[in-house]
Amino acid sequence: MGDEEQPLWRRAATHTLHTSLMLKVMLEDRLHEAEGLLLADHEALLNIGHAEEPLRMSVIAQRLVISRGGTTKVIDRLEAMGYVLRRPDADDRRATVVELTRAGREALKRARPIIDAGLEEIWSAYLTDEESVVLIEVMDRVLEANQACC
Amino acid sequence: MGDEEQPLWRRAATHTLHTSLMLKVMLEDRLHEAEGLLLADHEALLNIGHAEEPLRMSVIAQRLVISRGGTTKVIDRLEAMGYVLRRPDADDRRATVVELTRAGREALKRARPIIDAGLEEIWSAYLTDEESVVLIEVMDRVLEANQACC
DNA sequence: AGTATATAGTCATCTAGTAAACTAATCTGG
DNA sequence: CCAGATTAGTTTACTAGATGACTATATACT
Repeated sequence: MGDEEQPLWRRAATHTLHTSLMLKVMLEDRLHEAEGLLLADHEALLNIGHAEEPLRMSVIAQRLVISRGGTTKVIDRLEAMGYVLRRPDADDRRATVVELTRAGREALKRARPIIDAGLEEIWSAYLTDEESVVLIEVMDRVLEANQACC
Repeated sequence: MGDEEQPLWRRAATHTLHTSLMLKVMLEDRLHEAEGLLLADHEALLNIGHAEEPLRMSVIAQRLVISRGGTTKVIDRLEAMGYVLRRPDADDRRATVVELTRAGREALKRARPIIDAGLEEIWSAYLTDEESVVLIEVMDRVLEANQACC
């Protein structure tokens, strides 16, 4: 269907986009059914859990690539579930920092195998290690290039 | 950050997902600002334009990976803009088929360079041809495998 | 033929996330 | 040191899309 006329990079980009969106839907379904979490919620938990110090709202917004208002809602949700805790930042009284509760850490532990199983089922059977390496390199490069510019 | 402990395919999957979502946001912004179209609208136009015959609503839903209700809204939008036309399917009176109008074809032509410029700027500078080939292959394989199953 | 079941599309309702206005705190330059 | 400009987060109003109920048509079974 005219696929042949397109430059390689264009097909690579559109195919990647399309497949990723499908992956997202499938993963989110599993996670939501099992733990009542959205992918954004999980991503937030992961980021907060990963960090050495409690994270600011604005940092979470950047990491999840969502708006500040959206971040407020994500953290509201997680706080209502008892998974995170908001505290005023001591250094900057405008800022709020967020940290995991014990329940949050446990939720994260429960979510891990669900995400893993989903990713494995959807991806790993269809990927060689060499291809994985290429994907990781490409995605990192593209991400970094575009984060720098905006 | 524990990134090293993860299997390759897991990192490949998460990086791809994350980068793709960012790409989507950036592309959609450009397209919406320039043409007042959402990425879903454009995808619908593309699919309809691509096909030899007018497409059914249900087929469009499948292609865009959105719900039937969502498809109704997409086509409502495009019809209001004068870009598509709904007609009852002669063969199956439950079904509706959608075709492009002249204005729709023109909108598609105008959108093309915007999408291209976006994709090129975001991607092409950071991708070798070899990498593009890998991406296309992998994405096709993953997509096909998961479309078959559900 | 005639009932049961499945399918196509729409509509009404709901939810996640955006965008812009708002509040409060911090930084900057005179 | 204080007036203006920035920045952090929240709130409100809105939008895209999902979900499920509903209508109309088509198919399958007996």
